[in-house]
Amino acid sequence: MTEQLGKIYEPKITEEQANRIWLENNSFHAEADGVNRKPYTIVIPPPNVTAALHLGHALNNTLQDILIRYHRMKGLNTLWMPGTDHAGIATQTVVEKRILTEEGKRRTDFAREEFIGRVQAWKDEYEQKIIDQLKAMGCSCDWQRTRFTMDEVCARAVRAAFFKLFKDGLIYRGKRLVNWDPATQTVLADDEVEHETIQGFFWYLRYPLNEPVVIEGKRVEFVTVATTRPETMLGDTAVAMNPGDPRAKYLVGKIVKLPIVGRKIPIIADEHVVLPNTTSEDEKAKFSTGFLKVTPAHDPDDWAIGQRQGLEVINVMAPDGSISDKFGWTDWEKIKNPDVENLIGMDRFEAREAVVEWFREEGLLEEIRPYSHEVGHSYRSHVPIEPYLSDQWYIAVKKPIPSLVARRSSLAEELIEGTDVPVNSLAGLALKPLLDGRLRFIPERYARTYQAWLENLRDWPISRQLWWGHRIPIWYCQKCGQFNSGLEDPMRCEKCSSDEMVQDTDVLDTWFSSALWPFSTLGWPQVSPVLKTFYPGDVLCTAREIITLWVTRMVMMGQYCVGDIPFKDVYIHAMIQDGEGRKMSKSLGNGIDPLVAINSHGADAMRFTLASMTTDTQDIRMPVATMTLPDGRVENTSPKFDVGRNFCNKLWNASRFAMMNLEGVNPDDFDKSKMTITDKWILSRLARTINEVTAALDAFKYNEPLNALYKFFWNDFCDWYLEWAKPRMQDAGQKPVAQNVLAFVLDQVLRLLHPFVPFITEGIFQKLNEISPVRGLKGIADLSSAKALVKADWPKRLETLIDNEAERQIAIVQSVVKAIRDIRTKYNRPPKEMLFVSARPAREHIDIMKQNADLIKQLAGVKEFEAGIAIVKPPNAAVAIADASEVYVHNVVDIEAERNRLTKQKEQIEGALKSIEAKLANENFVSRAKPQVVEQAKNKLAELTEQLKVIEKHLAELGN
RNA sequence: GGGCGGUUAGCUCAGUUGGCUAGAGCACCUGCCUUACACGCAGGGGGUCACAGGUUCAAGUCCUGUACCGCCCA
Repeated sequence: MTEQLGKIYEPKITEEQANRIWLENNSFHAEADGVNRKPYTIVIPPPNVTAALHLGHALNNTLQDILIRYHRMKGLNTLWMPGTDHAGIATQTVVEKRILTEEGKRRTDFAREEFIGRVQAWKDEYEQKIIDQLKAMGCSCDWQRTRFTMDEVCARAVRAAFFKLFKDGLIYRGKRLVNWDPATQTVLADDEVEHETIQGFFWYLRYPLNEPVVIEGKRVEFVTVATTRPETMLGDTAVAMNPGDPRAKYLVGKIVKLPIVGRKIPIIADEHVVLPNTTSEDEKAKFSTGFLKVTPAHDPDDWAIGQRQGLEVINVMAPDGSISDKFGWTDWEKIKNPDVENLIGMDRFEAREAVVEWFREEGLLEEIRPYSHEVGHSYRSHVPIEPYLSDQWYIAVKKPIPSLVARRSSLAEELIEGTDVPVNSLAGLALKPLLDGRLRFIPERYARTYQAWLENLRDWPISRQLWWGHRIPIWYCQKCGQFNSGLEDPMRCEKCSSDEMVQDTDVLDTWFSSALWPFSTLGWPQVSPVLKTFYPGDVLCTAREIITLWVTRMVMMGQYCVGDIPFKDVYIHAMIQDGEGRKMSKSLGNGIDPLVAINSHGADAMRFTLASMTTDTQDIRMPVATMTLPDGRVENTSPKFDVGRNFCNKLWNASRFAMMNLEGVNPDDFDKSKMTITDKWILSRLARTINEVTAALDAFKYNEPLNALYKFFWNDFCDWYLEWAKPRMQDAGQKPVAQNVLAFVLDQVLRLLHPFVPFITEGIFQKLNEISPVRGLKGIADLSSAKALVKADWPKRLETLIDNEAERQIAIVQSVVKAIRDIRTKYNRPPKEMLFVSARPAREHIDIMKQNADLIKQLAGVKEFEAGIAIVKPPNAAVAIADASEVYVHNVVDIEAERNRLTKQKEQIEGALKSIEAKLANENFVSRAKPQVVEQAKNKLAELTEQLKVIEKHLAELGN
């Protein structure tokens, strides 16, 4: 006797068991085997080593694992490339914070190498945590190939890609206004800036004119500017007004004496200035005075005006956002005075208050008006971004690439239609595959996000003033000023041969190395069989906020470096929110730790729930509740996971029961001619389910296949087939057929479910292999065996087993059983009481009823069942209409209850009749609707009319 | 400001090209520990499909507008 499955489903044991089997057999490892097996590749969106994984990661990786396991079972050479991302600014920030709170030290208290060592230690800790989490979730990654964006292999790719860009002249240094994060003191790319609505103010400041001006008889002594950032006035180098302003002809060209500073600045004309209009819908016009203070060093719009008008650029701030004379305050020596010296060293917000206070005291503060506006914040430190003038490295994204021009000279100057994007620029390389249909988004709507971003792209600033990251491979020659780069560290300047070279101290933007991920992980620039086999990959699975940050850049660099797109399909999944529709976050305390969910419900349950909630909407709401874990901790989890847990429990127990009955099963004993209608029916349903699940997975659906499987397994297999099979197992003549069908269906269900719930299915499969090692239905369906489910073949189509007649008959049987059960409950007959039932079926159902009387008796608790056209309702019987049949349950009647039941049913039928009659009475419906729709309505009308007649007859018999 | 998504039962969500009396799970009510499963079984109640127009024989589904919630981009 083989030992049966454990009595209770224990996720932990099952998970450990399955993981052991997979890891011992190295089941997830993929090699470039050189045979013609089709490859299938997914690279993991490398989680940041900043923190452990959250539920969003659990969703992301569950969906990827479903795709991977499905394709592996389909026999493709399947690689899921795992790894983590160094996440420069984010990781550096958390480590700095930890060191500050634990040791009271700052980054600058360490030597660079020493500090990096500390971050490295953090990385080691979290990388391990993350990988353990992924393993706990059941992710079938090729762990042997695990990469990190800063490891040697990836670093080589970074170096190669950078040098290629450098040689192509796509990397340049520029002085620009950048998005500056004063807290972390680094520049940020546009898309690393988050816009938040802030309740702020417009301060109206008076700037005295050097000499009063008379405008239409009125003496004007000052102009009033409105600003949301008064502290920047220290760097004002002009006041601008719209040339169309009627006052312009009196004021343009006049000089203003800048308060506090005393700088003499001109009034200039610029189209950019919004004319004041108090009744306008436009917020800017409503708040405008017509005069704009111009601070080229501290505002992007002002920078543009300054460029146009040749204004001086005066920077009044230090990198930490404090007021300082040390970073480009060019006229400091000339203007310094006690008032302005007083402000030096103040933080920008402190300075704001001081400046406003100064204006108030001097009587130059005209007004303060509340104003709500969008302010950019750092996506890491969350402090307001400061537009800041600095030298940075950029990648030219819209510049035609010389090496490509040479290759395809005809395309040299071509722009992508309707854009200013050259076909052979980096942006063009990313945009073209989408327009050509080679790159596809699922759901489709996200393609627009991708397209719009690339069409409006500005050059990519790639330098970051951080210590944690890939150091920029550029060496500055101190002798001649030449910038040198190379695959190896250059020893001498290529221009003057001097050896006095200093490497740039900045590091590259994290997204630079992430952009290379699909091929850096495969060893590029080395062109190995592995790279050739698994690149280009197939699918990228990620969240929508990543489209612009990462997807675009991967396509760009994949095209540029390797010459092909890194994946064909981009699947964008939903964002998980809490029950109130809020983002899950640490600060709200509404997050769910996947390990807690795994602990409380099991990994399979978590995966099942996440997948079953995945439709193509953009949000998933996951109600959060606290729960006491077995070890006593109180943690956040979600009652939603009960859905998955209940399913797993059902799967476990049904399998256990099935296997209790499989002892001694022999495939040679299967005789297809001895199959009952229930066998044919369940195989037909199975065949349809296989088709449905396979088609849905091919279309990147997750909740549809699970739904189909849930219905098939629970509502067909457990509720009906297993129940009908119970007595057959006691019958030596029937047992072999029932056993073989049972083993076959269970096997197929396990295979279909495996991508979704891998642990439990593997556990059951192992046991099934012991009890029933060879499965298959001789003569109608072969089945290849497999040592482990992870590499078992995906179920083949079973078209020949689709049996419409069996399905139709079983549906009729089920409706009779339900009718009897309904009466049993309505009349409070105990479940154990055996009933006597007779039926008068519609003529065409007579044979079905007679042949399947046993099926009805078994599942409705009926002792005797008789069907015939001549049968009449016995006295004291309750009647039910099942399809076109009348079913009589004997000796139960309570006249009052029966009348209520029948009256209610009558009302229901009348309601339905009314709507159909109205339809058919409408001439337009009959003449214009599709014929089969009209036909259907007519049939329904006949059926309902007949049912109504029957009900009325029985009601009449009950008397009034 | 531009773009996108959502609004269907108390809750979380399905609902394919318009076509049966709009479905599921959870929760709720009734009865059952029927030796696979109480994380279960059987039965049941519960919805003006956000609102207002329109197209159509027919609208949860298509079109227009409004409101609210949320996300992305500037």
